[in-house]
Amino acid sequence: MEKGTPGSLGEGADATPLTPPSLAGLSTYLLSKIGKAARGRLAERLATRGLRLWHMAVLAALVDFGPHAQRELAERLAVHASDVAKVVEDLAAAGYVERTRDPADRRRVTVTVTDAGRAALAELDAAAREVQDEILAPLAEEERAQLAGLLRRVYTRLHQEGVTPV
Amino acid sequence: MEKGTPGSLGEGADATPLTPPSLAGLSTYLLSKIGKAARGRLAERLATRGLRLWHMAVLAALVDFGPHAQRELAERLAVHASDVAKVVEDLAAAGYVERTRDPADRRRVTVTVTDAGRAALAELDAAAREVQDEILAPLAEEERAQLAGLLRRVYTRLHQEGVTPV
DNA sequence: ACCTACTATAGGTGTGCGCCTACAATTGCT
DNA sequence: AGCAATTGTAGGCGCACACCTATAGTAGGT
Repeated sequence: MEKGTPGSLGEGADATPLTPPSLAGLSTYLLSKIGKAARGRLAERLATRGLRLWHMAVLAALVDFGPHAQRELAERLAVHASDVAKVVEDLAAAGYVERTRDPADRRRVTVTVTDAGRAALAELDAAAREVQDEILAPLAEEERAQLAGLLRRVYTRLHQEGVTPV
Repeated sequence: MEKGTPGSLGEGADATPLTPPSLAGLSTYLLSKIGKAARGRLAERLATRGLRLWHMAVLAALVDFGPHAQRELAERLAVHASDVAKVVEDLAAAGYVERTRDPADRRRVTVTVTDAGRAALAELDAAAREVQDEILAPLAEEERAQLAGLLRRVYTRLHQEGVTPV
């Protein structure tokens, strides 16, 4: 069958096929690819708990900033309000958040994280750090910090320009 | 209406809502977010030419490594063969590639990039670099190189482990 | 000649994501 | 009281992506 012919894959027969340098030379491409892998692996872990990325994001917002009206969650996370409602519904069903009508404005529903919710987020965070260790395995501690700093600055700018979290 | 109340968004009323630190502290999260932005912006530009990311990836593979059988493209890019067929069909319709039956094995179709295809890839590459400039705007030249190096190492490892391009 | 394996291709499926509309409850304004 | 705007919620739409099956043509071994 085909093997080391001139037009073939250009690497050892059983080696991993090379990524085209035209792509591999683009940081954009690498970011996209690595980001997708990171996202995918985290999503896998969340899925084992029946959760998706937005669930984690909402829990994080509640833990970090305290109770929100759903409208505020939507704004902070840059998601459609109707989608927030669905996520919150799931979290409430799991016992991770409580919804209470705001007595001052009965249109609003105040969402508050429960102890179970805090515990869940802690677990999700641990899972995320495991994934991070997998992904950043080739980097030394110092390099990871360097990377984190660079990414942080890039993200901050993007976020100011209006990029949706998660 | 509501404004600086203790439970509110936690930043100036008109400022960009803060990302929960629980998320922003995860490089995984930043990678995912930045990667998605990068991918999205590039996809936008490609869309104006009626192309998607895989079209660019296939062109890049052909330009960088020469003609491939479709099976080889599928292997190199880690896509299902049936999906490669569709992408190649599009590229052929656009005049960017030519398909010829391999006379030695008439099951195979050898895909070759045309001059128009090379020109198209050059344009796509330019677009990608524009996007990259947008995304990495906050970084100095030296920092971009630093980032590229780190990403390169992370990607290489991931790729060895079997991660799909694009 | 026959059977098995491989290639390309058509077509369909499922999933996740983001987006939008419609509607009911409630509020504030006048 | 009446009207316009806001909030939460249900439901649906469309897109991109990855995946999988079936089919027809071809190759190679026995």
